[in-house]
Amino acid sequence: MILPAEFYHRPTLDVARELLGKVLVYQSPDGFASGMIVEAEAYIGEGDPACHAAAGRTVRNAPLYGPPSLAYVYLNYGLHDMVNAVTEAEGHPSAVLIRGLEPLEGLPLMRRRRAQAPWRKDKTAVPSHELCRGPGNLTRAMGITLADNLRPLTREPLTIRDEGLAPPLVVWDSRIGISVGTDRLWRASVAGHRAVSARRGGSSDPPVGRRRV
DNA sequence: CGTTCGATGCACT
DNA sequence: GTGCATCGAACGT
Repeated sequence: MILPAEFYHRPTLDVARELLGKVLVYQSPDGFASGMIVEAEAYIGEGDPACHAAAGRTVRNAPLYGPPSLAYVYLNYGLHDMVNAVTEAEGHPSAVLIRGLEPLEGLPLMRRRRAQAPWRKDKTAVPSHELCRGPGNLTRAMGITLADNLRPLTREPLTIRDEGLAPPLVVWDSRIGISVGTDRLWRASVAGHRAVSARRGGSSDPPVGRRRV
């Protein structure tokens, strides 16, 4: 079942947590791909210094002020398209950034798209758990671009679905790649999952229990 | 293992 | 002109 708009019309932290284990699906012109969300960050309102809306409404961040369930896609560092799900009531600028997926369908297509990245010099095959690890990597693998900005996530071709997967064990940490608002633990991820970027807790993996919710 | 640093486009001041 | 919600190559240890 496709998540309805009401799913996004809630506190952003609740949406971020519950998006873990849901499935991002994109039927693009060149093929079908999907993956389970394993990492997501909340950006909440003009009072959140790391939110794009921190300095008020602009042309670029206008989607954040729109109705919940819209996709907000923007270009970062001139290279990477990032995809967010707009949350909360219209006029309350907030969203959840999708940062990691476990690939489910369309892996050959994902591999092809990743290999096409002009800056990728290493032509060896990308391991499946790295195809959609990191926000820039997952949009590249899924084929999501700026052209998908403002698409409703409640309709084809770009949707997020509840496929009945078990709710995962969630850990909360500081958001990544920002210099302000790092005190807020607004990054939710599936404990110990390989497709989660910058996993905490040293070198290896055992799902060391951090901060449960 | 670790860290540094260049690439690259555009909204915003 | 500045500064990014990044990535991965290159180099040091």
